[in-house]
Amino acid sequence: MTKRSEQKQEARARILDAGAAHVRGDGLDGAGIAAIMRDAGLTHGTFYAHFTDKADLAEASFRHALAKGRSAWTRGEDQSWHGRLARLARRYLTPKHRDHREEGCAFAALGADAARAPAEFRRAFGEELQRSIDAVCAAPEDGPVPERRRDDAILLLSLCVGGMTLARGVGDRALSDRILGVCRAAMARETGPLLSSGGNDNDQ
Amino acid sequence: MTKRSEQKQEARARILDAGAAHVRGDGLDGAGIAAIMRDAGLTHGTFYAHFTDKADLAEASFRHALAKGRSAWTRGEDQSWHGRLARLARRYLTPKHRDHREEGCAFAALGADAARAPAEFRRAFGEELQRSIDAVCAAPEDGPVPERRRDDAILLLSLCVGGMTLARGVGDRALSDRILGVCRAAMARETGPLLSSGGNDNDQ
DNA sequence: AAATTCGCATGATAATCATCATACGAGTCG
DNA sequence: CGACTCGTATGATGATTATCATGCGAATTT
Repeated sequence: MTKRSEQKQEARARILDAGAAHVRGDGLDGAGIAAIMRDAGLTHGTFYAHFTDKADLAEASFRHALAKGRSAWTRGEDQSWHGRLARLARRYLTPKHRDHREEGCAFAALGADAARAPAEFRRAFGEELQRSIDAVCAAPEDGPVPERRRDDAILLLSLCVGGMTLARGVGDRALSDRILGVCRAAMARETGPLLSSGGNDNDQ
Repeated sequence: MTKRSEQKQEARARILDAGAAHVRGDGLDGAGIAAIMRDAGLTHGTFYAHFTDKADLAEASFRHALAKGRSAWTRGEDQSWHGRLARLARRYLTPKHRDHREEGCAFAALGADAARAPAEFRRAFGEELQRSIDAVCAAPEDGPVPERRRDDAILLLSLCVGGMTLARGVGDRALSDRILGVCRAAMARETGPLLSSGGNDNDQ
């Protein structure tokens, strides 16, 4: 089981890479099997020797994309919990990330698709989201993670995904940049209010 | 031009209603023209007497959906600016809204699709987002809207769309409810920190 | 009231696409 | 070295779908 299974595993890896890029770039159903296999350097019919189904590939590609991106994103030491969250937001909400969704966060690229996907895919979506929450919470000093930190991680991810989604959908570049900036700034405020104008109502 | 044009406008309105529901429920490309026309009570071929293109319908349906939802969502008086934002978040981030995307916010339903859509649709997306930002800012006492409030509105929309997107994608009901709750709570904190655990790093 | 306009229905066309049956040829094993 | 295993290629099939050409019948106009 050396040479041939090696070759097959390598082919599967190429299919997964191509699938992860196409799924994020064109959506869960947007990419045809033929196009993915062409990018993987194989012909379309061979697909069914590696995956049972298109849905099977979609889920595997989704998980593949997230596993790679998550480790790169959450790596690194931080002084404080808040500093970690602010840094993650700063590295996530960038124009470069916005402009390359085929190699970016799969949650932002496929969020709307997941809502319409079959239950099996949504299970994968939930599991991967849990893993991302955990990865955000994995602070330098380990130990039991308090629930309040989990809540903070959920908030960070929600804001990142929402800001990125809106920034990508908007045609106007100026508005898109502004959305990213506003979300970055909100996570950066050390202990200040969530809203830049605070509770003050007469602040014209 | 009375009876016939009336009939045609009524038919167009039915197509738009069906289109808005299908587009939000099944995605920009997920809905077939035949299904939409069937829901509108017409046959598939007639479609091209009302719209030039499928993309034409998609954009019109998107705008139609937002125009209706926005007025209902932003209506109402508020004591304070922050109170208004908190109330909007509370009314947006509900399980009911999550479970009925075909009649909910089109930004959350189509965010990921917009990123992949042609430039024309993204222009519409940006214009509608601007209108929603304005609608959020239209406080009881009118006057020039300070830019800081616009930033707050952008933040509110980003958090709402992101939280709803994640809550919808997740299969696990408990996690989904928690996401909604965390985002609601973040917007509700009057002048407190964005993070529930604040800047305090040793808060186990 | 005849003529004409026009909204709608019917049916066809052409393209795309997932899926699978069959066949080849290199790697593996007795 | 011969038999066979299996990863890949080729080609076909059936379903779905956007789009449009043609025709009917009711509403409108002169």
